[in-house]
Amino acid sequence: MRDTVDELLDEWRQQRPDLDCSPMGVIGRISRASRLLEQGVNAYFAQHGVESWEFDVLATLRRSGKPYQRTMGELVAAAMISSAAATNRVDRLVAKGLVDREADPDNRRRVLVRLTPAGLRLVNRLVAGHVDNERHLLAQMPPRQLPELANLLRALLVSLGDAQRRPT
Amino acid sequence: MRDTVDELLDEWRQQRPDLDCSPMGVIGRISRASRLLEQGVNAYFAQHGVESWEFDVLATLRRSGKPYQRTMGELVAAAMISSAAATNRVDRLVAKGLVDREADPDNRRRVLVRLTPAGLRLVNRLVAGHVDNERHLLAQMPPRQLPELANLLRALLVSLGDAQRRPT
DNA sequence: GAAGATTGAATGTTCAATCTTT
DNA sequence: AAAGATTGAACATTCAATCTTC
Repeated sequence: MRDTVDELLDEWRQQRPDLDCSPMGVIGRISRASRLLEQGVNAYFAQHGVESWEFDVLATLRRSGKPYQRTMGELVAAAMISSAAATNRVDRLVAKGLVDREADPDNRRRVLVRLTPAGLRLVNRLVAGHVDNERHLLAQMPPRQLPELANLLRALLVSLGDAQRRPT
Repeated sequence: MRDTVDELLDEWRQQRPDLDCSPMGVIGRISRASRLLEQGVNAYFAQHGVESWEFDVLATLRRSGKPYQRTMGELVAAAMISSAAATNRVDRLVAKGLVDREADPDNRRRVLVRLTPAGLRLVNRLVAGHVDNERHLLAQMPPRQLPELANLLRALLVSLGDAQRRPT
């Protein structure tokens, strides 16, 4: 079966036979898949009256374990957003009473963000449903292919410099 | 080698061993790869004083072949943006003299957008470099794995409903 | 009345400048 | 002087409402 990107590649082949556009077969598909999946993910959160960026911040804190806190800089890196955007997001979560903000006692330039009990309850209530929703989004793929896809994407991420330091 | 998403999955395994978060191994990686690749793509256009959304519109028109024109609705579908955003983008390209706008004579509700000579020249000047840049972005991957990745992504897109009608 | 594009309001992001702490 | 977070301005996107054409 052909997808939208096959069509796009055909058009380029016809218009510019001199170009090898095969990189678009990977990059274009990743971009498109990302947007489609994002819509599917958003749908779940919308049903529960939450913005997906809100869950994103809460989940980042939640999975760090007790005391459910991270520095601003860690939130920036995890979400791949600007520090300005992170400040804005945390502002609004503080206003909703879902997180706390506090200067890091060890280095007062840093700001620590921590889940409040309400924030912890909310994220605990939503995670399982979120992962299930993601499972549904992928459910039409042959199950064998999912780990293969994950492995290739890991190789791509590493090749792009998204490596993870091993805990020494 | 491990990536950032491996780390994330470990954290969830530790915090919520009851959950099977494997879907994040696919969806999280696609989202992250998309953002990283986007940065790499933007870098090329920034060097040439162009916004990547500008190239995106121009290239969509270019690859449609003579007379290099599409309806507004086609541009919306190709870029996966709202019609409001499309109007805004076309407005600015018209102001720059890179595209023309005209009511479709067959159905005056539709609006046709067409490359101007200047727009055609610009996109012709940029395409090859853009594809080369994409090739560089993927160059650290074992060449064998790129078509495999593209095939799995096609399967995913199709499973998400991004199928392409075959020309009957 | 529905389809297709545009408008204005509301929202969220980045960029550059600023402030505090080291 | 550099690191880290915040602020305000500029800009881009979506949503809902509107206008025109079918």
